[in-house]
Amino acid sequence: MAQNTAIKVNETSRSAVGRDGVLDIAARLFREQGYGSVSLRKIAEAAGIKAGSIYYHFGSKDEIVAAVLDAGIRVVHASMRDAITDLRADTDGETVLRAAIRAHLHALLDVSDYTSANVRIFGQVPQSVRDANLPTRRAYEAEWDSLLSQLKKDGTLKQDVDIRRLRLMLIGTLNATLDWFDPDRGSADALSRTYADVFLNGILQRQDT
Amino acid sequence: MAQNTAIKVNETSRSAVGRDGVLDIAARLFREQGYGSVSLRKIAEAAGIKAGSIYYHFGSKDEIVAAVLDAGIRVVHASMRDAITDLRADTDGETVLRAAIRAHLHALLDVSDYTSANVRIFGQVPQSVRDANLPTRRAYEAEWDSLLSQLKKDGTLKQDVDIRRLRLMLIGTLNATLDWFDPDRGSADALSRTYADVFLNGILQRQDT
DNA sequence: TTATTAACCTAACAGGCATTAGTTTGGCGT
DNA sequence: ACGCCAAACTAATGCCTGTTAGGTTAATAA
Repeated sequence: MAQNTAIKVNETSRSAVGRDGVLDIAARLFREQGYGSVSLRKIAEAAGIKAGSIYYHFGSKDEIVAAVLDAGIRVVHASMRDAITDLRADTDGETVLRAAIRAHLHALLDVSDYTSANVRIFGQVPQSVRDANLPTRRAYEAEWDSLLSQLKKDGTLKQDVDIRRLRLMLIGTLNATLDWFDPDRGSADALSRTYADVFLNGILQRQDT
Repeated sequence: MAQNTAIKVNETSRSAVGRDGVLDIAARLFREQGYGSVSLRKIAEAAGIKAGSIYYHFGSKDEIVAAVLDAGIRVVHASMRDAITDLRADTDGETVLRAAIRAHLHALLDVSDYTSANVRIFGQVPQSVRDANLPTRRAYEAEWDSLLSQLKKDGTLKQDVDIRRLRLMLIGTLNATLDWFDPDRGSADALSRTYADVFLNGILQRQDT
């Protein structure tokens, strides 16, 4: 997200944070502290500018948080889609699903303040901001539903699973990780393997074989 | 939580909401709107009193939210413990785990504004309030760890599961339900069965048998 | 050199916030 | 009938919030 806009960006004054810089900092603060306790003055201070200056880049606080939310979904969507698109066409269903889970968790825990901020504050922002984020969300959800439907059709998944419910459960589980994950206690990658193991095979000791 | 305190409660003026009434209303508003957008004035208005009057019952806003958080855990803890205690001593492990999952989801979705408020706002409240809630939380977590450890010992669960990680995953998944659950689309009870099915057996089509 | 402009600053605004102190009400036990 | 006291009210405090209008800087383009 720190990438330049299409137009050339002028390295003006000594330290110009610019729109993207403000957005980066806002995303980080939202992830760390939640929505309610992050004021424009806090964002400005962290960016090294004054609160009023933010209005040069954004029309309102809602516009900032909406931009953060949207970028958050777009990042994790791209991460997940790339992960499953990069696989060979004949990859087995289980491997594809594992890759999707790993990609989501990777974006959430390792890569993006935007994605983690989205998960963290979505339930705290004004209704209008939530609504504005819905189309982007639905596109990501559709990507999952498409994947899960295919896995069901090709016999990877049980035939009695409810796609929507499974997707809600799956993403809900992955996102909930944000509340307790500590990178010092284990990698997101190892965690994603545990998640996949549980979802695919369950935790019950099996007496077959 | 609307129960009277040990001491006799005097039905004083025409409509005395009292401490418990204020707390009930606060819990409901916190569940519905989150922490940040619920002011003392909103709570007071919903209770039919003025904002300042709340200070007769509570010393601060933090004290209110702390009381809500604590009650939330105590309710779900009691629900879960009762559910597994009521079972016969020779009940098989799978059934016990299913009962625990059902009880947690029942408290969260069907019964208690306090429990749902806790899950919803815990990540939004001041650090000091979170800390005050930790002991109660740890007690509930210990109950789960105890149950899961026993199920692992008696061979119900796979021997390579990490208890702590499984508990975090399990409770995280159940709590995440709060973000999307719609009672019009299905009961919490049916949902708990789906959850248990997935966690116990996984979603993979099996080619054994 | 001059004009332009992106990026910032200053200073103030009205409104909402939690909190406080002092006052009033009205039912209960005596 | 009297006094007590739980449970409310009124009115004000200072602080923080998002937001606005108008002024400043400094680098670039002509």
